Amino acid sequence: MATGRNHRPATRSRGIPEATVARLPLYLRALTALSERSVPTVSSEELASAAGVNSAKLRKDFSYLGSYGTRGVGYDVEYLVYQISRELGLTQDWPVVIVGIGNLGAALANYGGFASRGFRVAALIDADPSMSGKQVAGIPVRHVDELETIIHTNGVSIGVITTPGGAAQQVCDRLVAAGITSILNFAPTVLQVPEGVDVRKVDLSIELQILAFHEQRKAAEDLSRETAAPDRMRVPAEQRGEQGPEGDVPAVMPA
Amino acid sequence: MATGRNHRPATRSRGIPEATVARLPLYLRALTALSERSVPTVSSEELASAAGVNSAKLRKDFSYLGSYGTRGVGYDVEYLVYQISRELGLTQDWPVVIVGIGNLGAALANYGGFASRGFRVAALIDADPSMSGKQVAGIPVRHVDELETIIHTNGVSIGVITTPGGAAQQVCDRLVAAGITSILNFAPTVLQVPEGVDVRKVDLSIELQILAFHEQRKAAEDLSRETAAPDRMRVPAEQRGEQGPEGDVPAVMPA
DNA sequence: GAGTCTTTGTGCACGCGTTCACAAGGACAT
DNA sequence: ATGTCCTTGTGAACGCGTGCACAAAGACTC
Ligand SMILES: NC(=O)c1ccc[n+]([C@@H]2O[C@H](COP(=O)([O-])OP(=O)(O)OC[C@H]3O[C@@H](n4cnc5c(N)ncnc54)[C@H](O)[C@@H]3O)[C@@H](O)[C@H]2O)c1
Ligand SMILES: NC(=O)c1ccc[n+]([C@@H]2O[C@H](COP(=O)([O-])OP(=O)(O)OC[C@H]3O[C@@H](n4cnc5c(N)ncnc54)[C@H](O)[C@@H]3O)[C@@H](O)[C@H]2O)c1
Repeated sequence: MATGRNHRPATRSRGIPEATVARLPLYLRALTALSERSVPTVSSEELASAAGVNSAKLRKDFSYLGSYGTRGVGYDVEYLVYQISRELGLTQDWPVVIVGIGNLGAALANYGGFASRGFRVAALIDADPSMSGKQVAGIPVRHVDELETIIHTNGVSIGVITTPGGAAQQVCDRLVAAGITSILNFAPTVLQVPEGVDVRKVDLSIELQILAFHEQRKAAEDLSRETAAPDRMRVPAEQRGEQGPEGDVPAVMPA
Repeated sequence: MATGRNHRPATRSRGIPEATVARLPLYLRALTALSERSVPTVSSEELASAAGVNSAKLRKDFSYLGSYGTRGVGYDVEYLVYQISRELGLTQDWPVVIVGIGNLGAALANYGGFASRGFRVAALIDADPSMSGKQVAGIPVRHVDELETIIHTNGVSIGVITTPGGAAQQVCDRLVAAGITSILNFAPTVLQVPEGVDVRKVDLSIELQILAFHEQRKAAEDLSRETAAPDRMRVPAEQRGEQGPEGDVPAVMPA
């Protein structure tokens, strides 16, 4: 659990802010597209538009990498592709293991976008003995017993978990024990990991629930704005409209 | 470019902060698990631990919903499940369409966790004529020509895009024109949508690149700390303040 | 070489989110 | 009732991220 004890200057790393790191892949994708069209240079305004961000934000992001632009002209596309790739560590090869080759795991294994950026599926791993040896996306499925061997042999440091939620923590522990230090988790489970291990999660269910929240709010707004919607019907949400326009804010007690 | 002029308060909702909304599903999941074990009440400390967050943060999050706790005791599990569900809009049914029934789309269609929270797959849609009529996860695949009809008939307001990147914007435009106001995008494309439409994206490639960045940094640190690494073993890298895990960046586009 | 023009790089201010720390509030025992 | 103990709810401080606005800097023209 990530309770206290994290009393560190935090961003002691004069490195790149986390928010910036999360956007670099976005810029890289846009730049790659430009590169394929042989566009030599691009302005912050153009690139920002393509990446869907504010141009000032983009310039500030790039400023963390160094001064790679030319005032009055813009950024050299090829050069920037290289710099961002290098910064993200994409100039090297990252072997990856996928654990749990069911619906989702198989889809990921079949995903072409994997290899395109230096990520290579080193192995597919599943606990089901009947899967062993079968090929998925041209890669043989190995039994989970071999997990440690596979990781050591291939020097894998990134693991993807696509097992059912119940098995995720157990698989995670095993991955970490074997030396994995970065995990991408698709299971609906909050993984507990030791310090030094990064976990990122992708959770379809959470995303949908967030969308539902906003959807509900939009519906409530429309409803309160115009008592009767003249336009086409949009799921009149028959629920009793008990919930007013805005949740009541609890009274604040004076100190 | 719609620069300037767009001086809208953006977070017009003085309701629940976006960061809080993103955590509510996490709490809900933990609470549901407790509920299934018939645990009557839970303290902020316990629940926070289960959800992997700071307890003060959790209490503040709940305070936005109202005062649902009892001092000295904690929160009533069932009651809280209901309140959060209601707040997220999960007490109603949300029909969803999935567009692009390839590897990923099929995996999503097969995903059981969909129905568990009020989300119902109303239709699977694909452009490939040879897919039409075929069943995926017991649901017939419909041709994209029927998209508008399907959406209107079923009152769908949430769409999931799992087409190739090149088709994503086009599909998005069509969904929006048909009345969809929330989109979950799996394609590696920055979608342009009109105001009032929420887009959230799930991007495997970006997640991996972020992990690679941190992985590279960890490797560089280890290397500089000890000039020579004896084995392939990584040392317990007591990492400095580099907070890694929850680099969550909400992806709601204000448009 | 001087002037003009374009676009970068960044200082600065502001708002959101996180966390600490503690008083207020309620349950329970006596 | 009164006191004790526990946990909530939140005031306040702080740090991070964002976006405006502009000076600095290079390219290009004449
Ligand atoms: N399918 C989706 O679209 C989707 C979407 C969001 C989240 N998820 C989550 O992703 C996970 C996988 O979903 P799925 O639909 O592919 O499930 P699935 O049941 O099709 O596949 C799970 C696979 O994991 C294997 N497995 C089980 N325990 C294992 C273990 N201990 N070690 C190794 N392998 C093990 C199983 O043999 C099976 O092949 C689930 O946690 C699910 O909640 C799936
Ligand atoms: N498979 C993965 O694990 C994975 C992971 C991350 C991202 N993605 C992204 O998700 C998307 C889908 O991936 P996939 O592996 O399932 O691809 P896929 O090629 O297997 O499936 C794409 C499907 O979309 C359909 N399609 C194409 N154009 C369409 C249109 N205009 N309207 C409706 N349907 C259309 C195709 O007929 C096909 O069935 C891609 O953008 C991919 O980059 C996939």
